[in-house]
Amino acid sequence: MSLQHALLGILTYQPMTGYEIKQFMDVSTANFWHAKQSQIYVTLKKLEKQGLIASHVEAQEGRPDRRVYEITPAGRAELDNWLAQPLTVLDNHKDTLLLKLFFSARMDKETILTQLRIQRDLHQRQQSLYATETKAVIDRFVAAMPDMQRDALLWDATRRFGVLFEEMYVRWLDETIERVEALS
Amino acid sequence: MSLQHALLGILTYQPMTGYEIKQFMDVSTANFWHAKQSQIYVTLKKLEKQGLIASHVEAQEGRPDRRVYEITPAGRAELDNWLAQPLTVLDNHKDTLLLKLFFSARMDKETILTQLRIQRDLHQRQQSLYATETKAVIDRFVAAMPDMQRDALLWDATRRFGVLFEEMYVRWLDETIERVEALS
DNA sequence: AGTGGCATGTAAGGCGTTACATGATTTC
DNA sequence: GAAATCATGTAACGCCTTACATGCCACT
Repeated sequence: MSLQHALLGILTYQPMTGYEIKQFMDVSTANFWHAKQSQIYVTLKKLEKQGLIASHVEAQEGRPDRRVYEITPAGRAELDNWLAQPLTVLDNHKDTLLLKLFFSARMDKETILTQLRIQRDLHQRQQSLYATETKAVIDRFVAAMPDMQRDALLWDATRRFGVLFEEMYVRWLDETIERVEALS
Repeated sequence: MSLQHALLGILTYQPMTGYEIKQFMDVSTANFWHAKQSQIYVTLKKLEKQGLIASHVEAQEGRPDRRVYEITPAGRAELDNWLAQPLTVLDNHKDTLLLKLFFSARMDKETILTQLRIQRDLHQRQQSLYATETKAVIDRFVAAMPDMQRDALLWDATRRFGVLFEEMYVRWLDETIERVEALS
C-alpha cells in the first residue's frame, strides 16, 4: 500500500518515467523506503488502472520510448488523505544481523566477532554516505528549486534520521563487540 | 527464508508447538523479527516437509491437541551453516513515518506536528518496555537456566539494541519537532 | 571488445497479512 | 454473561524478489 503512496508523492514534484522514479528513490528515500525497478513498473500500472495517475508515451531517437506518468486530481486527493491520517502504531522492523546474533551462542567467539566487525564497517560507511553525499544531493535540489524550502527541510530531517540511526548502530556494535570479546 | 531459520533457532532450546513459538517470539525477537500465528504454522509445515524439523501430536483433555515440533540433525546442520556465513550486506529498512514525513510539505504545520508528537509518545513507551519488561524476561530465563549464560548475553545485546534504537528515535523526533515548529 | 546507462516490461515463486472457521475452559 | 486463553489450521490476496527478455548508444 505504501509504495503506491510513495509513487504518488514523487509524481507531485514533476511527471516522470518509472526509470526516473527508481533513480530518484535510490538517492532520496532509499534510507526508509526502497523498491526494485520491476515492482515500480507493476505498481505504476496498478495506479493508472485506479485512475490515480495517467501516462503518455514519448518517442525518442536512438533510445527506447519513455512512458511518462503524471498524477491526476484523484491521485492528489488520495495522497492528501493518506498524509492527513496520523499513524497511531509503530512499524515492525526486521534485522537479519540481530536475528543471527540472537541464536549465535552455538558459534565460537571468533565467528561472532568477524560477523560484527564486518557489519561495523558497513554501517560506518553508510553513516558517512548520509552525512556527505545525501547531504549534497539535497543541497543541490534546494539551489535548483528555491521554492521548495519546506520540502527540503523535511527531506533533510529524514536524512538526519539516517545519520543518527547509523551512528547508533555503530555505537551498539562497538559495545556488543566488547561484551563478546570479554566472553571466556 | 529467515523466518525458517528463526524457527529452527527457537527449536534448539526445546521442542515446542506453533502456539508456544509465537509467544516466545513476542517477548524476545519481536524487536527485530516478528511473524503472525498463521505464517508460523505454514512455515513449520514447510520445514517439516524439508526434514529439518519433526512433529508428533499430543492429546489433551478439555483442550485442543498439541502438535509439538523438534529440530532434526539436518535442521541443526542447516542452522549452523546459516549462522556461520557472515552477512556482507545491509538490510533495507522501511519506515512509514519517515515516508509520510518526506512528502508532508503539502500538509500544514499542525498536522505534521500532531503526527510527530503521537509517534514520540509511542517510541517513548516502547523504549521503557525494552528497558524494564524485556529485561525482566531475560533475567528470569537466566535464573531458570544458568547454563545458558552465553545465550542470555546475546539476547541482552539485542534488547540493548531496542533501547538504543528507541532512544535515538525519540531524540530525532524531538529535534524534528523543533525544526518544524520553527517554520513560518 | 566489454561495461554501463537508458528504457520497459513479464512470469514465477516466495513472503506476509487478513479473514475465516472451530470450540472448550478459565477469568473477570 | 463476556472476554481471554489455549490450540490449529485454510484461503485469498497483496507485496516483493529474482530471473528472463530486448536493444541501442556512449565510453573506456
